[in-house]
Amino acid sequence: MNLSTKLITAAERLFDRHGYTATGMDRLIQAAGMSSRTLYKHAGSKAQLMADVLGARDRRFMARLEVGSVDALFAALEDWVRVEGTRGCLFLRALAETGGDTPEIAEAVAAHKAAFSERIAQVVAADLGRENPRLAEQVLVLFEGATHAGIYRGAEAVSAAREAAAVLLEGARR
Amino acid sequence: MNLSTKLITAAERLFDRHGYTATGMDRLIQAAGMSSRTLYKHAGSKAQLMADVLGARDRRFMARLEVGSVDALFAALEDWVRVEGTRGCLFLRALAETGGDTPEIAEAVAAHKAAFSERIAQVVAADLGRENPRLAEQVLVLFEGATHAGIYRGAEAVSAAREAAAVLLEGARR
DNA sequence: ACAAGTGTAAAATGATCATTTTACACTTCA
DNA sequence: TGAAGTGTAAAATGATCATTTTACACTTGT
Repeated sequence: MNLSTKLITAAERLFDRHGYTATGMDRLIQAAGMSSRTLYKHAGSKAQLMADVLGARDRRFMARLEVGSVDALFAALEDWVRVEGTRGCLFLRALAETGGDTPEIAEAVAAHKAAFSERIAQVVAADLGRENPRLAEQVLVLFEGATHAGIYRGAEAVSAAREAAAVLLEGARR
Repeated sequence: MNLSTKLITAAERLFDRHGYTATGMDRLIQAAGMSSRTLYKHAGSKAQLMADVLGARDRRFMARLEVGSVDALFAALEDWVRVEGTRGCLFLRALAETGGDTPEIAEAVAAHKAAFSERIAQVVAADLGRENPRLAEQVLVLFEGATHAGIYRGAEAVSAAREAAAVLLEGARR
């Protein structure tokens, strides 16, 4: 594993567990096992590092959502939660923590959420055989809801969302 | 308006717009229009101040959810979003920012989410005429989803959730 | 052999952090 | 009158913040 990957991996873990602002560069440096000079050569700044982390997370997350049905979408979320835990959406958390005032971060979040919305719409269309923006919006809300309710309701929230999506899809089919 | 109320109001605004960690005591002191000595006499610490803010928000939010139908629940959310904007759930954000490591904050969040979950279950039971924990979980997920998807999808997300809840409720009725 | 590139360790930068302290003014009530 | 309570303004505390700099070691390709 090269230095950049090691840095991004360590940073993602710390930002996710303790928050962006609360994570100091000292801890990042120590966790990544490199000097501050090297870290800044690779990342440029703390904000840019967070943007890089979000980029990596976007790739990893979106890869899991390469599925052909709405049910598989929620199955993928169940897997994600099982593997990565439930601490909410890192993108929305980063945006909220910075009040939307950090351009690199705001742009990374906007790009991810646009891709995510588009993906949901595609999967809904593939599953249903035709486009249905309203249903897609509902599925997106269920997905986002499962992600956040899961923080305090656990895996139950995800399976409830999965079931609700199935009901709504069935309703749209008839 | 007394000093404590003024402090809580100013603090809620700043924490909500800029995040808990990123908001310094200097800004709080300036916004509340009082000395640091007075602020610490009233709040005790920054973490306790955030806990007080969450307590006030819980009262204000839960008061809006004193309704008798699931549809009114989402109507209340639409009102809330119109008045207070869409920056996600301050409770979950505070919890994530502190990594769950600040007891005062973790307790305030747990108390609120317990009350919130209970309220949803009550409203679902009242609307349906009988208890239905599974449907309540789905409504909770839709509510939480609308709150968070609304950040980037706007009011559309809330009305989609409202519609979805109506469909699920109708399904449970038959 | 030597220049360029990439790395480390550690100190310095100057700002900002949450919190406490010092010194003083105003009201209230006995 | 005078003590207690509540407030302000401003400085001091000591830690921690993100970032830069200085000085040095190791590899690599020519």
